[in-house]
Amino acid sequence: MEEFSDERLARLTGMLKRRGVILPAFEIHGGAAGLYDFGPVGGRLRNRVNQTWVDHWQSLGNVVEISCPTVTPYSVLEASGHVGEFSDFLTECKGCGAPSRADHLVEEFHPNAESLSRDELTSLIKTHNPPCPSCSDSSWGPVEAQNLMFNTKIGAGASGRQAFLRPETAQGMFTSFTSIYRHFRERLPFGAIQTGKGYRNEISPRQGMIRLREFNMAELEYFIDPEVEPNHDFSIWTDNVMLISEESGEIKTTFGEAVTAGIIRHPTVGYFMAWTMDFLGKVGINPKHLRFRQHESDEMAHYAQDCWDAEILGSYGWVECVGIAHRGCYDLSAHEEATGQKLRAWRTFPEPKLVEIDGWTIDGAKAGPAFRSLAGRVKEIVEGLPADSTFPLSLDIDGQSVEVLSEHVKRVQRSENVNGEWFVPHVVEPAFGIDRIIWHLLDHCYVETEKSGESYTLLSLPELVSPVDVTVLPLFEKDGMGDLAQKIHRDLCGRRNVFSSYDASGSIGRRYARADEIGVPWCITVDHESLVDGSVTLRSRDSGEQTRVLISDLPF
RNA sequence: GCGGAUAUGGUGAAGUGGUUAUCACCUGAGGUUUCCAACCUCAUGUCGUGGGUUCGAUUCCCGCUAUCCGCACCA
Repeated sequence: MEEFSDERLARLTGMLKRRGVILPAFEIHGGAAGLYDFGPVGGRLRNRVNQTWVDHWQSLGNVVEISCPTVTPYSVLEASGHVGEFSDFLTECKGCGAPSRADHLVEEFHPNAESLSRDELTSLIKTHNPPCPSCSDSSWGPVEAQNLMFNTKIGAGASGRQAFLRPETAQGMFTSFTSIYRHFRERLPFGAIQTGKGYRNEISPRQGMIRLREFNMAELEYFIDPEVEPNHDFSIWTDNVMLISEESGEIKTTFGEAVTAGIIRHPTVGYFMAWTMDFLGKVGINPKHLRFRQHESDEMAHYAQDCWDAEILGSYGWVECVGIAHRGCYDLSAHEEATGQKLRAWRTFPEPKLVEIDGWTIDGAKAGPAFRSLAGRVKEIVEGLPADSTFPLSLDIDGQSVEVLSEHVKRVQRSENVNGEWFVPHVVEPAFGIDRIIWHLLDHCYVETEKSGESYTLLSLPELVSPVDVTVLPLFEKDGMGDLAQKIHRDLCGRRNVFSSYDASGSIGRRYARADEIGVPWCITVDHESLVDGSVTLRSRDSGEQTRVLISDLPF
């Protein structure tokens, strides 16, 4: 098992930089915190992890991939709650000019200062006059929202609309709901996935790839009918996993048992946790360094019903890399409310319901002229009245007294067949921090060992994600061996989803070592014999074993 | 954002108020070599950035930027 240490971390980051896997971005200009490049090796690694993720979730069979803009209008993120949630309220000390977080200043005067609005904070500060932590003065400027989202504008000049770079990919899936719903022939459950960049203007990015200002995310929004009991087969996951639950603490159990016992509160959440574990294993995360931690009730967003983080142990300790949340109907409802658009699914009843309608409505021809602008409100109220109401009836609408006479209303009595109903689907959302996962799979696959007394390092990456599939090496670049090797290399590069590299410099052992260091699973060596019989040596990274195969039989 | 530490080739390190800044590994070229970082010759490439002190600054001082560690923050 890996022994994580600061020294090993330093050697690993050094190697990743030297070999062009991940490196600080814009370094020749002095760099920028929280921004990283995937280099000539890392670019492909990232792409493959992404592709593996897409394939993995698409294999559920009812999931489609979409791609939405990163530039997002203000109103979208206002509706989603990000404008509020991603803000810190700051206020400046008039004495020394130091900014302080308004909610921190009034912490002792309010049990949950963080949740207060700007106005509430302003008045609390006014009432209590907390001293400035830097200069002890008690005179404060206006409370202002400092947003952790990147501001931008759509359009130039005064006509530009305010917008943000998206802090997550999820909102695009919600705003596209009707299109996805139609694509799936209006039948739940289904999901939409999206991979792409997200942006958060973090106050202080730390720990390399762990907290970035621009990062790769991958999210699934899975829409379900809350009244349909999901039927997931947990029998394929028989291994115990480490769960840290809110009530039971640290336990080892299977996903199926945890769902049955109610530790995982929703079967689909449990199913996606298991699905997530499979994905992480596929791309090279060591399952021994994986655990799932349930959010405490007070840590969870108010609308969430259950939320589990997949945490991975690496050189920076346990880091949350995936969040799997049951978000209820929060997101779709929020966009519905903000836009007035219907973001619902239709649920057909098993049998049509006969509904007796017995009540009142207004007679528009009479009530309209009588109540004028209040007619709408009157209608609303009258339609809510019980069948045995009598008229005339006095109503109080916003302080105005209104007399509803019997001529203003009509009795409504009929029976209707109702075949189903519209409802807001619930959402289960697995959200992945791809960069954090890439970091950890590198951390887990980085092996420091010894080879004939010398220290030796390799990346034992799964073939699925290794940035280079195969390196072609002429034993010597002469007598036509170089030409043949080049030909094989070009041929392999031309194959679907195969990437080969050619390396002819240095001794053969050095070239094997170079390939191992970046995790190339296979090397092909062209020697004199190859020129005669068309066979080459195929060497495995992990076993070091060599087999002789015909060029025509290469397994790529 | 606060406090502390740091910044020298691609990587890791050494060093200095003064001529051409040192070493190892890496990288490239040539030679040698019939399968696991071998060897020989040669070569490329560095004092984060801006200011100040000074005859002269990579070295001393200050600002900035970045990195690391605490605190704070955190889907």
